[in-house]
This record gives sequence, C-alpha cells and structure tokens, in this order.
Amino acid sequence: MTDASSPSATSVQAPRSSRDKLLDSAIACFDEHGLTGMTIEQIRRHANSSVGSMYHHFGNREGLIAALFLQLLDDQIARSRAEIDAATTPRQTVRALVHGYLDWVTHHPVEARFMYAARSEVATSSSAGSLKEKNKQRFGPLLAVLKTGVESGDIRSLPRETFASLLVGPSENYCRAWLSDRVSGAPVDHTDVFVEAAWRAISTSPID
Amino acid sequence: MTDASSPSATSVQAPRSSRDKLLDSAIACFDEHGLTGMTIEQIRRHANSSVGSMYHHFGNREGLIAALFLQLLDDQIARSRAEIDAATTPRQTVRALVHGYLDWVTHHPVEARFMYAARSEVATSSSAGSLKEKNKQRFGPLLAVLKTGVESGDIRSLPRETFASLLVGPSENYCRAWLSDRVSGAPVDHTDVFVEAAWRAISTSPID
DNA sequence: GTCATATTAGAATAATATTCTAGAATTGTA
DNA sequence: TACAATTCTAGAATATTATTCTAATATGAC
Repeated sequence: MTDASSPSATSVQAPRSSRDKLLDSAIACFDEHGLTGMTIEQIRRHANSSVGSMYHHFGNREGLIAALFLQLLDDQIARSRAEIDAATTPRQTVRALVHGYLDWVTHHPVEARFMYAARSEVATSSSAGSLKEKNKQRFGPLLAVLKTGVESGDIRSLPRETFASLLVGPSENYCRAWLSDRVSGAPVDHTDVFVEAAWRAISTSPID
Repeated sequence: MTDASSPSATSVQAPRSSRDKLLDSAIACFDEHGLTGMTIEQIRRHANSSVGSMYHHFGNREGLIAALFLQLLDDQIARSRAEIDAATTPRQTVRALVHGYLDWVTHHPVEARFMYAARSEVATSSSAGSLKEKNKQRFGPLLAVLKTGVESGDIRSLPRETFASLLVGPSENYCRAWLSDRVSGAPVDHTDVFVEAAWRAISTSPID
C-alpha cells in the first residue's frame, strides 16, 4: 500500500488520531466486505476503538462514509494539482487532468473502488453540498483555461456542461471496468489513448 | 411513469405476478429512500406482499437488488437493439449505441439512478457472472462491426478493451451528472455532442 | 381428486445501527 | 499548578432491520 492509504498525511512517527484510525479501518473493512457488507462493529474492532468514539466523530454510518469519501477526493485532487498547475497549453492541461486521474486510480485501487461504490450515496447525503463544491474546485480552473482556448479558436465551442464528461468520461468508465475485472490493462497504461480521445473531443484540429 | 417502469412487458390488463410487484415496489422505495435507505418492510408493504414471499423469490436483499438490476439492463439493451441492428455503417452503429443509451436514461431516470447506485454492489455479488455475460451480449456484436472497420482502415487500431469506454464513457458520465443535478440539460439533448465525440475517438478521419 | 411442488404468510430470531450515560483525557485560563 | 470547560472514549442498553423458520394455502401434473 502506498502512503496515500492513510487518510491524513502525518509524519512517519506521529500516532494517528482515533478519527484517522477509524477511516483507515473503514477502507480495510470495505476492501474485505464491500460497502454494504462492512459493519460498524468490524470497523470499531479493527481500529481498537469504540462505537461511542465512532458516533462522536461521524454522527452515523453515512457520515463516516461521506467523511472518507471527501478525504479521498481531496487527496485525488491534491495529487494532480501540481501537474495541472504546471501545464501551460490547453493540450498539456488536458493531459495533466487525464493522466492525474488514471494514475491515482491505478495506484489507489481500493480507495478508488470505495469512491465509485460510495459516490451515489454521498451525492444524496447531507454532505452533497461539499461534494459539489469540491467538484467545482476541481473543474473550475480547467474550464477557465478551456474558455480562453475557445476564444482563440483552438477549442470547440461546446455546451459548457458537457466538457467534464468529454474529458474524463472514458477514463472513468475504463477505471470502473478495471476495478471490476472486466478489463486487465492498468488504467495508467492507456494514458495516451485517453488523452488523445479527450483532445479529439474538444479540439478544433483533433489531428495535429 | 412510462410503461417501461413495470419490469416485465405484460399486457395492460394482465395482473402482474407477485415477483414483479415486488420489483416495482423496490424501484418506488428506492426513489423515495435511496438504495441504503429502502427496507424490506417498506417494499413488502408497498407490494402488499410478505417477507416470506420476498425471500422465496429473491433469497435475500442482495438478490432482489441484483434481479432488479439485471431486468433493467435487459430492458435497456432490448430497447436499443432495433436501432443498432438497423445500422449499416460503423458511424450509424456508433450513433445508435450512444443515442440508445442517452435516450433510455433520459426517459427512465429513476431506473437509471438505481442502476448506477446498485452496479458496484451487483458487480461483487453472486450475480456478477450474469452481469458480465450481458455486457458481452451488449458490446460483442459492436466490437465485431468495429473490427471490420479497423480492417478497412476506417476505424483506428486501439486496445480492444478501451473501445467501450471511448464510446459510452462520456455519455455515462454525463448521465450520472444529470441524475445528481450537477448539470441540467437532458442527456438525449446532447446526442450530437456525444456521438461526435465517440466518433472522433475511434475514427481514422474524425472530421468527415 | 390427490399428490407434489410452488408460493404466501407472519411470528420468531439474529444481525446491525444507533442512543445514552458515565467517566477519562485534554485544553484553556487564572 | 489548580480548576473548569470541553472534547473524547467506553460499552451497555435500545431500536431498527434483515433473515429464518414453520405452517398454511394455492397451483399444476397425473
């Protein structure tokens, strides 16, 4: 497991908080039993904690799942941020976005599986607002870059609300398939294919 | 509600079986309470049935969810089949596939939301095999058409396992966003955008 | 009609989530 | 340091929900 499986980036020696131990345990129990199969009791025992502590930190089961989901989403965004910020051209930005996504899922398969399984639940929970915010945070700067591209004639003028789907849709679909064993090649190994597809979808001159 | 929300295509007057009433009730309860929130007791009451009947037909909660999922998947496949079979060129086939998907989700939003919510659970259940089979059934003929396209030079030679993602990934991503109220335009209204993107992704001459 | 099988019913049980009260640890403040 | 306020932990008690079980009822084959 990479270090990203510990929810918060603590130093090597720092004892993780009880809250973080519970989140770590939730991922472990999810991996073993699935989202529906994992129980409060399993998580509590794995973390050497108590149900009281659990409910103190997260309110209820849904709150635990939402907290874990949002923390992983933060990690996912943070890890591709440097790459995206370093990009100067629209094409580089697209590559950074797609590669960042494929790379994160490839190296955090359990976390990614959890996120796909929990997303629709989080989207209808009381944390739905935070989710929307983070999505804006993720795609906001990108949409700005694309807007200038549209003005300069490099990027096609398309319905704004379809851009994100055109860019990451194929990657997301492939990652889900990979995590369900429907395909075997690691997502990141198809970076060129998915970057090219994203570029073709939005570029005015798809074959440079 | 369209007629497709009744799981089996019975005639107008035919009294639905107890099994079908339970499946209908499950969709209704899902719509009201979400996948995690819907309970056996709610479904049973809505269907005027009993828990015994429930467990007789489906074994357990997971079995009910899987049965409903697979039945909806059948409906989804069946409804785009005519359009796909009628297509003669690769481009027409791609359009039929993408349009069929967008159209079904647009007109069966509750069913589609259920499928997205339940998919990862079904994929790890004992019905995972049936799911894989139906997916092959769906994309098998299509991959054959594409193969001839590759041989004739019209379709790019790409890793086989990425084709499905390139074709339906953006559509699926957009449909999820629509069902979560992150975008407002009905999926089917963006048919041209997503067909064009799919074609650009796989065609050797994307701008005809 | 009668047997075998499929289906339904609902009470009883088991598994699980959640609440609640008390106590321990921690933090802020004088 | 002392002390109060607050946060955190513990785990028994409770509530909710899924599942099992036994018996009764319908359905279909012969």
